[in-house]
Amino acid sequence: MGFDKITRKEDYSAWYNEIVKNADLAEHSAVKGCMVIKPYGYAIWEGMQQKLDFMFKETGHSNAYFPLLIPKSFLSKEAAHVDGFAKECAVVTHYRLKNDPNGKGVIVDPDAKLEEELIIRPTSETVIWSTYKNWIQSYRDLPILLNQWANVMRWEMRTRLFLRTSEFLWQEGHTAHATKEEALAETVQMLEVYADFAENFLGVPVIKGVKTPNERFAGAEETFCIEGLMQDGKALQMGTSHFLGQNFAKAFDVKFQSKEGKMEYVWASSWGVSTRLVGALIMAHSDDDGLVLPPNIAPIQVVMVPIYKTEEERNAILDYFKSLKKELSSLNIRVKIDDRDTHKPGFKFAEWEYKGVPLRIAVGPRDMQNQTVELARRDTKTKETFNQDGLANYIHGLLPKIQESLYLKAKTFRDERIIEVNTWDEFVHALDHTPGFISAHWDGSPETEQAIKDKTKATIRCIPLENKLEEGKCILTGNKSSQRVLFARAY
RNA sequence: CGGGAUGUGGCUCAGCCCGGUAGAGCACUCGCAUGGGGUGCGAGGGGUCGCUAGUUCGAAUCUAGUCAUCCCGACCA
Repeated sequence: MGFDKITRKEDYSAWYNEIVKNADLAEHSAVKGCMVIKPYGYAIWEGMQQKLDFMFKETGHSNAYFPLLIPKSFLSKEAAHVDGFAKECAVVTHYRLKNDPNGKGVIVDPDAKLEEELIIRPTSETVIWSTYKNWIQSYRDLPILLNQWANVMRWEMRTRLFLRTSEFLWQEGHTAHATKEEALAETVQMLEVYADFAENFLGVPVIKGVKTPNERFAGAEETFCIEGLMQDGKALQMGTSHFLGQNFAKAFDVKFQSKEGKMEYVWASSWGVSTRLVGALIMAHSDDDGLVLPPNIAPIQVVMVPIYKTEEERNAILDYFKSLKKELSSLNIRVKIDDRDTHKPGFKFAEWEYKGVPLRIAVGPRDMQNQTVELARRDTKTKETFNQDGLANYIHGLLPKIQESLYLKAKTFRDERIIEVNTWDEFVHALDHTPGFISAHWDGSPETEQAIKDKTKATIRCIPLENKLEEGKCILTGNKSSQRVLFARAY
């Protein structure tokens, strides 16, 4: 390696880009707006998938798969949905190429034009509800609780690795219910799953809330979200859960016969999180020395680096590492022995540190003599010498402490950046001087929300659930308000 | 689509103003030493200078066009 590090203070967004690139998480692809997720970055996503998939199954969901291509006509069936997505859809118009008669290369065969053009899914509500129509006749067919792991495409103007790419990976849950109450309960349940996942697995504190109509998902009655705060004070939407009402059931004519024999439209929810969470993870914990990964999500939790001169020393240390690895693996700890002979220890230290591995064990001849190891923590950058005896158990206990400590650090930062303001001047001042969530009164009108956005680039991230009611005056218009909402500049 | 900038080995860039046939650092390969925080020394491999046309004896360098990328604005998980 040997690259210059950019600090967060110097240039936050350059710092982020460097981490993504230098920690081998992802890179730009030949196609603008798309990314190649490299093995180490993909391992992080796999860790997220594994945990979430487990949580979805626990709450009664099954996985299924619906196609990438959607007939164009499907999109237009739900009016708000088209409005939201039409501008960013990639469209398939032909199904064949042929050799260019005028020279080299291939051209689109004009004779192979599709009768109905297909769009590449920006989300799957429409295909799924066109399918659910065939699956649902009776209340006995409900509920349907499905999830799919998929890629989607939204043609973005400006992209950033993980945070916003044209193609991204995600999961989308789509459920169908007999009653409004049940669909709403499902929507809230999945929001809770996401919040639990973000806080306890990724170590990122989130605020659960409801979106304003302006920020609502196209086609939803209500959009719930979890919002995280990054170290630069910008908010990041980390997951959404939508109560879709009967909108898609009506658009695709999905009815069921109730116990009472009446025909009723089906109630729906949908919910998703994406590879954007990898970006959130990076921005929430990492420091000027590179990536910092909470143990729960770290692909490698403990890395072992041998220090040696002779072949004998090397073999002896690696033998010890192998036995320690066995012990740690039996405690479900993910371990890597860095036995590369092509790199020096100092290089390896720097590399694994940059890649955010929570714990590093270094052992040299002196340690072997003393039956000790050098144990280094990535999060605090502290080192201690520890006896080989009892080491595995110590690490087993230490990893959760690191997880907790990272969460608390992020939470302390986040809590300090929730700032209550009562006037427009305070609002503007806070945005520029202590960026974060700004808790302020808003008169509830979309026009005011838009005006604030136009003036400051700050948007209403959410109306927190369990928000206390409080009389006040809108910071912009002075009109009456019944509660505070959270504003922030956002990714 | 408007405003600004840039295209030169894998990467970061110098050279361009003042045309003379391409250079540095990092990375890579080999050798020797080194090995408890990004190792040192030596030797080597690798480039149609974004593309096209023009000016010229001669173009990375000048001119025109074209393509692409990046940054700033309007849209967004």
